[in-house]
Amino acid sequence: MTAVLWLRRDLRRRDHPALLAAREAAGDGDLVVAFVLDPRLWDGGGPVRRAWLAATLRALDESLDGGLTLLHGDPRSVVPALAKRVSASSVHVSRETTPAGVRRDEAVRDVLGDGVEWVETGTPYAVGPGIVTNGSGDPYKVFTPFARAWREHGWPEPAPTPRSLEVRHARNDADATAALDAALSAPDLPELPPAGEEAALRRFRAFRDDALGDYAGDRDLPAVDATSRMSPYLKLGVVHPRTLLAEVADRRGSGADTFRDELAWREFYADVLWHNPRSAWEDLRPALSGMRYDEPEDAIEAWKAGRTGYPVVDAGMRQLLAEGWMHNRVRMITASFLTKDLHVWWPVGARHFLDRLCDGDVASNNHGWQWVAGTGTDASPYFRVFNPVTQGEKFDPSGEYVRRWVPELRHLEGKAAHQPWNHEDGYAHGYPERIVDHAAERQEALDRLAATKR
DNA sequence: TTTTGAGTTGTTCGA
DNA sequence: GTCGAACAACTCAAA
Repeated sequence: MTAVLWLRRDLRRRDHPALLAAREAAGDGDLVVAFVLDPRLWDGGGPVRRAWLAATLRALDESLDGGLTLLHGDPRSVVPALAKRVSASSVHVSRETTPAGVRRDEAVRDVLGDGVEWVETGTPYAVGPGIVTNGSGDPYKVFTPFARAWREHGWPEPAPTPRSLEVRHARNDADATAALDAALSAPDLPELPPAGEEAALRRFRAFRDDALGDYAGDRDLPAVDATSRMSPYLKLGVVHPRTLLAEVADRRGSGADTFRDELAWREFYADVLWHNPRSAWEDLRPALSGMRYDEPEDAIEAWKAGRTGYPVVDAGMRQLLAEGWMHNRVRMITASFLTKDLHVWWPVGARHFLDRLCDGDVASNNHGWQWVAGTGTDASPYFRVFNPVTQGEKFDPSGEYVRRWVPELRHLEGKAAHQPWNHEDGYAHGYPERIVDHAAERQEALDRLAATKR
C-alpha cells in the first residue's frame, strides 16, 4: 500500500497524528509526504509570507532527508494526479478549519479517484474548532467563559514522535522549487526567525526557562524580548499548540496561566471563525455595519510606512516591515490608530498585516482587528480609544522600542522619544509631524459611533 | 424564563 | 504624581 500525506498547516514531524495515520496506512508500503504550492495563495500573499513558508519547507525537507515532494498548481488537479502517479490508496491530511481550507478540501476529496481514501486526522488546534460549547450546545461568543470551558475540556497528550521515518520522494515540480528559490532570494526581505521544528523548540524552551515566570507582566513591553515568538511557527504548524501545552504542563503561576490563555485566544478565534465563516472579512456584529469610514490614501500610506508622526505607531509599523512581525501590544496601538484616528475600515489594516506578517493568520489577525475596531466578539467599549502617546509612555517607558525602530528619534532620551513636539530638537533629524490631532480624532470616532447607534 | 453579574488589553478628569 | 470615578448601553453566560 502507498499512502500520501498532504501537508498544509502541519509542517513538522513531531506530534503529528495525520503523519502517524498515514504511516500506519502505508504499512510495509511507501509513504509519500507532499506539499502543494497553490499559485492562487502563493501569489496572493506578500514576499514575507512566501519567504517564511519557503524557509520552513526547506527545513522540513531537510528533516525528512530530502524526502519532501514539492508540487505546484491547483490542489484539485495536483493531489489526485499525485495519488494516481504513486498508486496511493489513501490521502491523509490534518483537518482544515478555515472557510477557504474547508472548501478546498471538499473539492479535492470530491475529485479523488475511486479507491483512494480521504482521511482527516487531527487539526492545528489543541481542541478543534466546534468542540467547546456551552450548556445549551451553542458556541461561546465571549473569551473568558470559552477559555474556562476550553481548559475544562482538556486536550490529548502529544502524539508520539516517529523514531525513524522512511519517506519515498516522488519527483518535485520544477515550478515549485523555482518558486521557493525566488521567494528566498527576493529583495529587501526582513530577517526572519530561524526556520524549522528544532529551532522552534529551542526557542520555546529558552522562553519557558528564562521568561515564562515574568510573562504576565513583561509580555506587554515591546522593548523586552519577553514573548514566546511562537506565532510564526504555529501559523504553519511547525509546532503544535498541544506540544507547547505539554512543555509547560507542570508550570504553575501567572506567567504559565497567561501563556495558556494566549493559546486559548488562538483557539477561541479559530472557533469563532468556524461558526462564522463570513467574519473573516465582514463585520461580525451587524450593529456597527452602518458606521461611516474614510479612505484617506495619503494617511494610509503614512501609516503603512511608519510616518504618522506618532512615535510608537511608527516604531510598530516599521518593525512590521523590517521583521515581518510586530509585538502584540503595538499591533493593538497601530490598529487603533488606523481605525479610530484615521477612521479607516478594519479590513484595510487586516489585509496589510496579513500580507506582511510571517505569522499572519486569518482567524487571529482579523478577529483581533475586529476587536479593536469594535465590530467583533466582545466588542470593546466605545470609550476605549487608545491614546498613542499614553500607550507609548506606559508600555515603552524607557523609549527604547521607539529609538530602536525610529532612528530620527534616537537623539531623544527616555520618555522624550514619545513626544518630539515637546522638545526643541525633536524634529532635528527629519521625523515627520503628526498627520492628525489625536484628541480631535478620538472625539470624531466617538461621534461617529454615537451617530451609528442612533 | 428571568435575573444578575460580567465583559483582555482604556482615557480623562478632578480631588 | 497618584487614585478613584465616570464614561453607554448591550450582549452574553450562568444561576
